[in-house]
Amino acid sequence: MTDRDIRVLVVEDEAIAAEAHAAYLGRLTGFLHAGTAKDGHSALRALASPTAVGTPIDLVLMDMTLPDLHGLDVSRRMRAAGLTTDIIAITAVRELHIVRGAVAAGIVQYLIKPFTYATFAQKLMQYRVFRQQLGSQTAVTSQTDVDHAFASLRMPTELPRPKGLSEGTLGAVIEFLKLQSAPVSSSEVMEQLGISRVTARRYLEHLADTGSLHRSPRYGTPGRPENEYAWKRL
Amino acid sequence: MTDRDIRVLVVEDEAIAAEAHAAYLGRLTGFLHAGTAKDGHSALRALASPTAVGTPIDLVLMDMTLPDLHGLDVSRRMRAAGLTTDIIAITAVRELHIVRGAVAAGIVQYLIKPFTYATFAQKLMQYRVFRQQLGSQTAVTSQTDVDHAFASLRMPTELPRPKGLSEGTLGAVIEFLKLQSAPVSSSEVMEQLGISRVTARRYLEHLADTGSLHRSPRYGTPGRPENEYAWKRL
DNA sequence: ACTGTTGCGGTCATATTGGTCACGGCTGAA
DNA sequence: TTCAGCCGTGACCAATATGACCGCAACAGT
Repeated sequence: MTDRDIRVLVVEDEAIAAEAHAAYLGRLTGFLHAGTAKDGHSALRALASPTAVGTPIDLVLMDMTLPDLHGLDVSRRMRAAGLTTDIIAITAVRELHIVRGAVAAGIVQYLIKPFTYATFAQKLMQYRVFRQQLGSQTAVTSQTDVDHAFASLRMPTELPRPKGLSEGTLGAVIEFLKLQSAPVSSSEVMEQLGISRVTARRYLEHLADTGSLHRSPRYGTPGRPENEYAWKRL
Repeated sequence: MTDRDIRVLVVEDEAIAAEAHAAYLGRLTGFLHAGTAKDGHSALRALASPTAVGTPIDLVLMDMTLPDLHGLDVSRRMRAAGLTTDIIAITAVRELHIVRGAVAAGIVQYLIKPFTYATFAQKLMQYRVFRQQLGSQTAVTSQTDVDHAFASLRMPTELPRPKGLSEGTLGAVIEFLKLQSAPVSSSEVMEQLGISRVTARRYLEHLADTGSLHRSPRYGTPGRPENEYAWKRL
């Protein structure tokens, strides 16, 4: 458990995505792509008879939307069968009860599609640290040990942002936008957050460019049309 | 889910410990002791028929060593029955495979006996924050949201102090911050404590990273925004 | 209907200020 | 004495506000 590669089963019905995940795994040291399952039942079979995919599986990259079973169901059946294999959920579904269910099913990480290689790598590295911390000893000795192991799993990741944008301001803008029911202009963001119009616009444009925001011009008033922005909720 | 008290079922065979847990719960705002189960089967019964203990249970404080079933078995049977109720494990057992099994069973916190009220309160408060973050919206909108929610379960227990930080200075900074009613900038900490701005920042950043401090940029003046820090009171 | 005017927001360059980094010195312990 | 750890210094970097200028649409007057 200490030094051996972590054997990973990819559960994903779309071939392209499955290959992408496998390729990502190949770029990471310490991980071994042990196999791929295209639906829930074959995943369960593969896990039940380890020889089918070579060796015992340590980790499952589980897509939530599968042709036969929901990923959560697969996870629950694994638990019911006594399997304690760790699971990382990979999904485009953002519904709250899915997240809650995933936590209850004992998933260790939750990855939202689409994700970059950097995000993927970060999550898996965190899992590796978690595994090493728990694996370095036969018995945990203190509350602190457990806390540290959990902390390595649950450390928030800072996704890369272009130059000129600070984390604090970006967070403030996002927070503000989420609270708004109607689209807002850069001027409104300016006066509500107490920042300059130029700064507000830089962040709004960035969020719009990265797809988090919906942007449309607002006509009807004299002057150059003003862009209005709305948080894109799924 | 948002404002209602979190209803807690205590699963513990020793009467004294069960009463202690209930008493601890009473001291915490936002939590309601909904009932006590003395063994695994009665716990499962209580969860299956919510009226037995009054109302649907939100959280289970689960002792691992029970007379009839192991706490992990109870958790697994809950999952198998489709229950997504959150579980906090309370145990004196420190064996590694128990911890691993607990993670797989979807427990959200792991408390090692004996523990102080402070530790108990901290874990439950963290759980409450986690619940609020996921409950404040019907759908999570980004990877960051999930990360932050998970991070709430992370321990703000001080990780081993990074190099460059001394015990004495850290204590002084914390002392100073606790006295402040308004947020302070690193410059203010500098002149009040007589240390350099760089040093002040080192400590402030560390405290902010470990979650003890709230950090936000201060706008309105030209130049790069100045960060202001405030002690985060529980 | 066409055209000039007006008003407002987008855009850009620049000044300003605090954050960041690397290095060096000081202090205490082995 | 040496070494590690903590702190200060100064140069550089990054994020912001400001103000001048530009572009576009509405409006009014011809």
